[in-house]
Amino acid sequence: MEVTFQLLDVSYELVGKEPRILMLSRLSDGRRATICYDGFKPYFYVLAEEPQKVASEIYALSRASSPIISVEEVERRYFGRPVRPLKVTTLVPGSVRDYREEVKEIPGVQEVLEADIRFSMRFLIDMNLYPMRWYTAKVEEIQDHYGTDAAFLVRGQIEEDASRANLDPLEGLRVLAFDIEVFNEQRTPDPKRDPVIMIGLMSSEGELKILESEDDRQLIAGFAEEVRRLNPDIIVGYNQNRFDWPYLIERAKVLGLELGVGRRGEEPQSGAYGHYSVPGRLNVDLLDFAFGIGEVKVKSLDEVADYLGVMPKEKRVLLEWWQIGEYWKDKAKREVLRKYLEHDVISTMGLAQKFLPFGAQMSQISGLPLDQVMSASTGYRLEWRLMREAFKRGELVPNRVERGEESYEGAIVLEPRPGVHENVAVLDFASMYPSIMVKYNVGPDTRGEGYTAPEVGHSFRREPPGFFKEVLERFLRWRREIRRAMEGLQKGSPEYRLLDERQKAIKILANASYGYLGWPSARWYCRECAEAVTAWGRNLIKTAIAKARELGIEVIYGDTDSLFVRNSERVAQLVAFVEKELGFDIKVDKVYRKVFFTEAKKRYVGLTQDGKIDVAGFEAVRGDWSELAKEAQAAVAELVLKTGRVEEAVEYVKEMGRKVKEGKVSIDKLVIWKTITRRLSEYKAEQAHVTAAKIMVKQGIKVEPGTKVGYVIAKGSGPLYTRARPYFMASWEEVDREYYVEKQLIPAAMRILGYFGVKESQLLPRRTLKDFF
DNA sequence: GCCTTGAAGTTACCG
DNA sequence: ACCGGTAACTTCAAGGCG
Repeated sequence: MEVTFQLLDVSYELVGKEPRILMLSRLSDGRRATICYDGFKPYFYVLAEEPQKVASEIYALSRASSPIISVEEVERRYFGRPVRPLKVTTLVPGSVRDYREEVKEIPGVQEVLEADIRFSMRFLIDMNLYPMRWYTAKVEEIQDHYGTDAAFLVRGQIEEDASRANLDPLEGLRVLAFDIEVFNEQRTPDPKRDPVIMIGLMSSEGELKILESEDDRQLIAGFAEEVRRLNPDIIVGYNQNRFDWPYLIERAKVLGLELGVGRRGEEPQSGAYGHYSVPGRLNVDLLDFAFGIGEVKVKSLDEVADYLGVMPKEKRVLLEWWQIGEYWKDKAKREVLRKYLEHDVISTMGLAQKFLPFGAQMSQISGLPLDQVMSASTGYRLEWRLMREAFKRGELVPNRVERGEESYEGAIVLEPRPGVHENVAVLDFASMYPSIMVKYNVGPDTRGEGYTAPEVGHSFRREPPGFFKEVLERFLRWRREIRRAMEGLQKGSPEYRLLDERQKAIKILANASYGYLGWPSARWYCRECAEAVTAWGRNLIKTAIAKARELGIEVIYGDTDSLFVRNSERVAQLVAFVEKELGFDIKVDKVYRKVFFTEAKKRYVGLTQDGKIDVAGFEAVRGDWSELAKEAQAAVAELVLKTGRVEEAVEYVKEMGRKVKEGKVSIDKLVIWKTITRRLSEYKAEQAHVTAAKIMVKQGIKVEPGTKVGYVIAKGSGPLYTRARPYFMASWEEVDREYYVEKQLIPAAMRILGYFGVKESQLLPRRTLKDFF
């Protein structure tokens, strides 16, 4: 018989000593199935001086527990050069690691390659299978269902079902959002002590449940049961990899329970990089995605959900984490706690609907299963795709090697012309770095006579095209085709949105390729390549600037691949020059009615033609300034650019300062958020946010690298760092109002108003009577 | 010992 | 855990002065 299935995830198990691949799948008839594949064996490569001699020594290592099945000399390429490595095939995937270590020690062995690719991923690569895509295969049904509705054993080829390529991969998959509430006494809860009090669940069908119990043994067991009953394909949460899963697992252990949420009742497994996998399901932590939203600085669920319009703040019940205990103890308040959890779960499901479509496309393109792709960095997503491309070309995958970092020169940033400029066109090179890589055949395998990069002198052969050029050209062609297909579709239609997510995913991988080459941990690391790319980039923008000057076009600013120029009909000539003479795509990205610069690079405020204000670089868009300063600066910028009424802006700032002095501003607007980037003991210099963090730790609140600490500055005489307090432990009475006026509000406002002749003294609020006495 | 000043340390931005 | 370039803040330590 034949089945049509969508691949969701892959794992393997041993049947005797033989590995059996298990593909978690959804069938075209709606059933969930495990598609099994027998006969695929683990292997790795060995590059050696005298292959035959080494081959017999490898055979000699063979152990009965996992025999070396074959050692054969094969033809491959390594960094583009033909090589004849030994392909060593064994039986038990787990033994590859051990054999690698032993083989390394054999004299004459130069390198052991591809011994660090996990067996189940190895299978997907070799079979050219991508998660979330659809396939057909001849199969026969087998007895063991592996926890799914049915299971099949593949008998023959697995073919992609192209007719389903443009179907929404998430349509019909069951998603479950969950969130837990834990009792706490205003400190980080401890699973040995603090019970789980409520668990919220919401299914993609809209079923919403709040479980609660005084006895969390019952609660946790009930939760696992609910998960098994709803039997989701995808489990989503917010920060569950760092909190909910480890807490539930630990708490279950304390209570002598098993957290059986897997497809066959297994516990979640903690894996590499703080990720948890739930056997038989895709566990997706939406917080990983929230990191992609730069506009939201403090990535709490409520902030992100509000920003995305999933759950507006004013409509939701909001509690702070330290209030949970209080709202549980006081039974009159429990209804509020329930509502709060309900809103959290609805928000989580809302976020899933926003993020999963992109994740599914990234999965289809990078080849990583959905749960891994969501938590993987861009560099790894690209690398997994590169590994597949390498396999297709018979290229060996280089090992990851530890390297010291050697820095190199990057892009050019022009000194801006300070002041307000009118009618400014922003020209952007389209995908400048990938275009350079394609044009000059840049890559680790193409070093040689041909194209020579300016300044740095690294050169690359013209022909034949190298690995990166080929991959990038495929990406660019693919994306062009998708964008063409999108033209024929209704904007906003489901198919349009699907293709849009797909083209975005491709673009992200293409644009990551330069950074990837300069990343010391990259398998295909090539500093010279990255260095050559930026050198060509500098050359390109310099040439464009020279041409602009020649055409009499005033250049106001530029950064890397963008040029801000006085708009005129001559701009078209500049565009034509870049396209025809230089051979790069450039376009007018936007035209500002007005744009304002100080002397600082990477900072400007622009007024677009439709009246929108763009702020780049300034305090108003930074997460480490108080809302007070940010709001005031944004207001000042808008006022000055839109109306030019400087006095009004001055009055506004003065009024704001007066309010601060009178304590009439919400204390929330004074909080400064900064990330803890290392262990507290590793800081060399004292700092305000570290002080606040230390106070938190003393209170029993966990602070780890990555934690954002919100603090306010309190009155007092010592250095700033001695006066920082966690924001939730400070009252208005303690706040140093002078600091907020003089070191936050006024500097942020002056950054802009200073260029309009305003003096700092003009912004000081009139002294109140109280100050006077 | 105090004050000035520039370097160092730190964070978060731009493209 | 993709890159380098950049602004801006506070802290820290060196050097000058008395």
